[in-house]
Amino acid sequence: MHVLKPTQTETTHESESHLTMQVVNHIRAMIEDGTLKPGEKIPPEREFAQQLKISRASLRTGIGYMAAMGIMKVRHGVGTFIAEGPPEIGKSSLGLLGALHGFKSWQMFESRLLLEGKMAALAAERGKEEHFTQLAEEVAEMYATVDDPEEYLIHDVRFHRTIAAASGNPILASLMETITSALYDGRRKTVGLTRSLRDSADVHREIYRAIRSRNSAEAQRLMERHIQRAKDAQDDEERMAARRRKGPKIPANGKVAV
Amino acid sequence: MHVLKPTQTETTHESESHLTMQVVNHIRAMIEDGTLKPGEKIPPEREFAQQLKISRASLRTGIGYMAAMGIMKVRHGVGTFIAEGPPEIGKSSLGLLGALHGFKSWQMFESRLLLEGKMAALAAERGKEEHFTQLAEEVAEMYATVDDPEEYLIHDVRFHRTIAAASGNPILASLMETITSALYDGRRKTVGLTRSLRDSADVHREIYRAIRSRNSAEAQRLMERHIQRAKDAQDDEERMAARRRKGPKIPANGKVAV
DNA sequence: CTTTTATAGTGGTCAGACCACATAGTCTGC
DNA sequence: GCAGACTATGTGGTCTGACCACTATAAAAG
Repeated sequence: MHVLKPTQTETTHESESHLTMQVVNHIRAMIEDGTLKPGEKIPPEREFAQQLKISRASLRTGIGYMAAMGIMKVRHGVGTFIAEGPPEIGKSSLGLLGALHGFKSWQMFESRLLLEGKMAALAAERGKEEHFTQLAEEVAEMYATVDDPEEYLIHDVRFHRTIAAASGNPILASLMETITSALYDGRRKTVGLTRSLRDSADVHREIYRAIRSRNSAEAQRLMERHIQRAKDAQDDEERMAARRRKGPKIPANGKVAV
Repeated sequence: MHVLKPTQTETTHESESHLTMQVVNHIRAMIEDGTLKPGEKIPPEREFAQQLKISRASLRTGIGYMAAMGIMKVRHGVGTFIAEGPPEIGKSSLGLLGALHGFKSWQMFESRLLLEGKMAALAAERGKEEHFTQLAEEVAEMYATVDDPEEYLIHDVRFHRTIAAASGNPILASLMETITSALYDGRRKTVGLTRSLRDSADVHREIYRAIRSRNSAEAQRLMERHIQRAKDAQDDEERMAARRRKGPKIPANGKVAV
């Protein structure tokens, strides 16, 4: 007997109780009709709960749901706000999923390579003056901070974000943001090697020039090479770190039997 | 004390109160050390809360957080489980973000084009016998159900998922899953046009053959063309729908002044 | 004018009760 | 005996109302 009946494509709609969704939809509606805009504060929980005619606890469930997805930001003692800035699909989402499905470092780089490469190409095709200006500025800042890894990193990140913005596809930008934020979790700032910062700045400058001259193929090529090198650098670092811990080492995330 | 110190790159770590994170980390640890595996059930809330020595409410906050990210699935009256199956970054995450940043349909297709194209190529390079078998099976099922759009869709989705699995990069697979699930929200099954199902099956068969023969370039080309056509089909449908609603129509998601 | 100290506003946590849903076992009527 | 209705139990969902903790600002002290 063919039980199942796999009719619905497991739309995974289930869960997420009624009230939670009510809150989500309500806020979503407020955003869509302009009542609420990014960066703005929503009413205090006690008050908002009364408006929606639900308990504060249920309201908080809904808020927590949206906060988990990065749609809202909650600040203890201050208030709850609609998120702004580069959309990030879900902070540690990937990190957690990684624990579940055994994501590997090389897979993250492969994904970044694909996404950022394409975005660099798109930026070359669609970028506007303002984006070019911003990129040039960040490159300048990078050269100016080659001796301060901490500061350098900030501009590095901003450079990549600007390209993402210039690509004209916020979805790709979100996906990238999700992946890169997950990378930080693993090993914060691998930038330590001050030696290479100068080279790094050079590479970014080249990428900028390719985009600026609307040479999309070249922009993509350079970006891919850049990320590939970043991967190699990290691999080296890990290999060295592993060596320091003498003897046969268990792979950081391996599945060596139980 | 010199306050500020913009040291950290706005790691956006803030929020997510202490206890919530405690729950998340605890469960994460249980997953990583194998105490908990995908598909398994976690202890009842009342009991689990006692173990962690926190209130049930706080535990629920943590669970809600992970449920929002798709890490866990809560089933009323049954229990809470670790998610299994194709990892999805965050169900409606994209949909919500879309409302915030004005995602457009063409951007989703552009993203899919990139991701699925690449995965098709990777599948051709890395796919294993089992994947090929699965793909062949789904293609056969598609031909067998050209008269049943509902059923056809199921195999269509499975075909694409299998390619994602064969690509050997679960991260890319997750990203794709996230986007496609968001697409459904907009307009469920655009497959209505039974006419084209036969053609569609042909295309999938071609893609399968390219992958099977490990011709990655061809696989990517065909996949990209396939998705491009899907986009065109949807555009047509929308254009027609718009025409039915006579006269000048406001863009579905436009930002026509307030 | 600066520093310290209240105070009010807001989110975070708690406790315990009760509601709603899903499942499995039991009872009933045939 | 057996299908169907019923009941018991386990589990998540929601509510209430109190109290704790963090922030920012205003008032008071120096």
